[in-house]
Amino acid sequence: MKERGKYYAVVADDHAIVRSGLRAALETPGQIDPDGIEVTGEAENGLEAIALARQHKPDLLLLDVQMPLAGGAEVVVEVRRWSPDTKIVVLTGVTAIGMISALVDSGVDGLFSKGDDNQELYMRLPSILRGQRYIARRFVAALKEKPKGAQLTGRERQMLNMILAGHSNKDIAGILGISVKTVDKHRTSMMQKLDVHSVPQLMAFALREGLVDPASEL
Amino acid sequence: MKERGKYYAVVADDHAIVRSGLRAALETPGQIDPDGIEVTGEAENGLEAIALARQHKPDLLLLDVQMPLAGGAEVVVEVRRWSPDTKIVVLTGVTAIGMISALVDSGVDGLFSKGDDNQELYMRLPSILRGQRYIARRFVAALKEKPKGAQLTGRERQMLNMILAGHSNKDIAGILGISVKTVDKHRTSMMQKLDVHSVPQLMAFALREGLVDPASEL
DNA sequence: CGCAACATGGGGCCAATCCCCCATTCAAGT
DNA sequence: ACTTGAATGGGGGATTGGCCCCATGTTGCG
Repeated sequence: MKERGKYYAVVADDHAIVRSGLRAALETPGQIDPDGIEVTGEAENGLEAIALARQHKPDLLLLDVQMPLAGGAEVVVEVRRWSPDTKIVVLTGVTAIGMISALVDSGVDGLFSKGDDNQELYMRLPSILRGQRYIARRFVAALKEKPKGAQLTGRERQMLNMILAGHSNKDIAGILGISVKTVDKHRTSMMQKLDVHSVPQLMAFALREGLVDPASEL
Repeated sequence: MKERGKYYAVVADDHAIVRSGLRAALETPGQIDPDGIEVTGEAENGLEAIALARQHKPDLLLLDVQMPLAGGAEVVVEVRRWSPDTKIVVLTGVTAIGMISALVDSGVDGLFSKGDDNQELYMRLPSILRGQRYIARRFVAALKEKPKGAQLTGRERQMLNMILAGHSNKDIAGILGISVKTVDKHRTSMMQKLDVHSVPQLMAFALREGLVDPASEL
């Protein structure tokens, strides 16, 4: 715990414009912190974000969830592992309930929508740095009205990703070294959980709900 | 044609952080223009962008392609219709060849990647305002090495969108009021053009290549 | 320990897909 | 006037998918 003094931050986003915009807001004295928050590093993909957080151990990590090489809740978990005192604040462009839910569960300290006015972010950051947690109102509402825990098992999620990559049941069976029937079983039970009834519907659903990472290597 | 004097611009992006970042860069004197470029409006979706361009008739429109309500090349064409003297500069997060190709064909004055350093944008803007055209090097290279004209007919593109929305052949036939066999024919010939051999592969390909608009309500 | 959940397989059935063949109409070029 | 291409529609067959039945192991948890 730190008592008083300059804060240090790392910003991670795949778009340079966003990084410089955030840097400007953070570093401007009086905007968020009376002394300004010093940005000690910028990451343009998930792996860089994890590496920088590990090296710099910043007070704050401003993180986009849609990034190349690594994205989503996994980055949050990784950063936590290596730098437990870093407050992780996620900015997301996707508002899909699946992704939001995963992020909240992963234990982010702050969660904001890129579409909303960033004043909300700037206003809440000081209290987040002091240990408070804040999830944007729109997300809290969305999670409440739809607590639909369509949770998939590990194998099922794996199937989903491979199906979205364009692999057939037979392909998947070959790649994973298991029977086609087993693949079929996983796919079938997954589709029942999600209440869809064909592979195209499954793909459309997964895309819409953000159950998988579209930035991943599909 | 204007000779000398202050430039006026409109910025359009669905993320507030990006808008404020661009506004700051444009308005800072000396950064791009000696007197700075005045931002007279901000749009957070495609329709707003078209409306603002029509009202303000700015010298410059900085435009994101992935926006709610309207996106992609359509916005460029619309803006051209209503404000032919506005220089349209597109910033894109997607680097998919299909989208890039459509944008170049639509006649943008500038095309830049959000992932690249924005210095490239700032350096080129003055000459674009003077009437030069500039497409980011990475896109020129991508278009050259892959002039693959996988062009679909109107009906085929329509099939593609409905398939991606999760509709089966039978569904589509019902919606469009045509025979299932005709739907099958369109889908088959489309898949041959694209060299894919199943609906999941088709979807994966379309997503990867940006042949369809992922921002549309699918 | 029991027991639920997960992962692994198999048989079988019907519907949907993938892909070949074919024909007709209609509009746009050259 | 001839050809090309898009759009419409059909027959038929091989393959795959969607979903039901069933069984076997292996975990994790109270």
